[in-house]
Amino acid sequence: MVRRKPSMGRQKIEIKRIQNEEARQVCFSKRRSGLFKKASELTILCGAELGVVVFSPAGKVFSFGHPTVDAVVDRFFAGHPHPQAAVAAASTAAESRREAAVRELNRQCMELHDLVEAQKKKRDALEKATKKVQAAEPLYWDANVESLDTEELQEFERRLVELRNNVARRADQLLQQSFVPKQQFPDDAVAMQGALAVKNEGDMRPSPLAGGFGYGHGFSGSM
Amino acid sequence: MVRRKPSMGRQKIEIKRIQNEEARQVCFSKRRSGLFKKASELTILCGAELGVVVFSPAGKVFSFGHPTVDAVVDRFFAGHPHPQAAVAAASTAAESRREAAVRELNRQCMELHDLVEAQKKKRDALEKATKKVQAAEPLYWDANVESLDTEELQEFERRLVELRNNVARRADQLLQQSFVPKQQFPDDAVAMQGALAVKNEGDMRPSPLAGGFGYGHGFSGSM
DNA sequence: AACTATTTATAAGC
DNA sequence: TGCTTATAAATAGTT
Repeated sequence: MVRRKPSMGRQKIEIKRIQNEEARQVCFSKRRSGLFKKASELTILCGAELGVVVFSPAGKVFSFGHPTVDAVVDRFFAGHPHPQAAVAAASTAAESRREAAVRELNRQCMELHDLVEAQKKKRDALEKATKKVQAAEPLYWDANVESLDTEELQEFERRLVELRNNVARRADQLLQQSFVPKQQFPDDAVAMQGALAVKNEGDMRPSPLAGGFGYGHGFSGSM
Repeated sequence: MVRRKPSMGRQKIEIKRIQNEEARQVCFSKRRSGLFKKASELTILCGAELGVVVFSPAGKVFSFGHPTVDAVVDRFFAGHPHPQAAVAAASTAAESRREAAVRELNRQCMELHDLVEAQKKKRDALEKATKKVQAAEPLYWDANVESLDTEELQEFERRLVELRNNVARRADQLLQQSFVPKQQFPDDAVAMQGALAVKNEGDMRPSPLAGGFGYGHGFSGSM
């Protein structure tokens, strides 16, 4: 009897917003859990300090931090020198941070844009190359010679000569066996040798981190 | 013959501080990258907002946020009274406008990121196709001349001559033009870790971190 | 950094 | 949410 697979297993998914709300919520729950586990392992394995704050699509907060979210965040902002932060009120500091964030976001956008352009260029080149090669293969005889540049033509010619030699050898072979009715062929082959003489000459900011934590860890709160 | 395994593959490890410093650094690098990717996917898949700040064992800061680390942190502290710098929630019209602007910027970044991914995908496909065709090409030139009979060889030769003529013509063409159109394409830019990954590498700062004792790892939150 | 063999994380389905 | 299974992804160890 054929037992059906009890599960189709994990399927590949595209990274884009999950439309089904329930599925989205389930995914969020699983992945948040996985993310926190990874974060935890990173702190333990490498002695890194980190803080993670997540807002679920429903607006609930979850956080994980080592040693503490507060500590990490403080340290983070301490490294973002704000002109007036030292003496200014907290609201001004927050505003300043936001402005810095916007600038950073802008910079990233531009960087991404450049990346897109660069890739587009490379992709086009690749596309062109692919087309050329693909066109050459199937139309072996109608070879797209017109599209070849000097260098490519040279290579093409080199191979052509090689091929011609093979043909000539084969022709000799057949001639010597002399069981071929079409006797005129060999002459053509010989004549070709001259014809093939193609004229073509040339050929975060670094900071010292006190290492070693002696800590115990536990998860608190509901999961 | 049994070819030896070129790798013993991934091994199971215990989650505890890695003693070897270099190995620890390598692990940190890989896992930070993985963590940010997971974080990015969580925001995209589930529309969650999140912020991650990590200090490497060497003291460098890395962060990832959607829409922004600042925004997430501000939102976090808005719900958690912060001792040092209680973020004054100046919910003014101006601020709301600014938030909208950040959202828009962020949206654009995500869009660009998708574009980059899509192009990368297409490029990979092209590269693969090119490789395949190029691998097949040799057969073209190693044409099985030996197996041709007289008649086939004759036809083959006729075409060969034709092709030679084309090559010669093209060669003349190129010679007359006598210029070399060489074009170079930009190298690939560094692959992105996350759409909004912010990397900070600046000055350093003394960190009189008190000896580590009982740090608390904690997950918090409620659904 | 690249590569492979494995371990992990997770999409589906209940 | 928790469990199960098959499969996609992450990554430890090496070169």
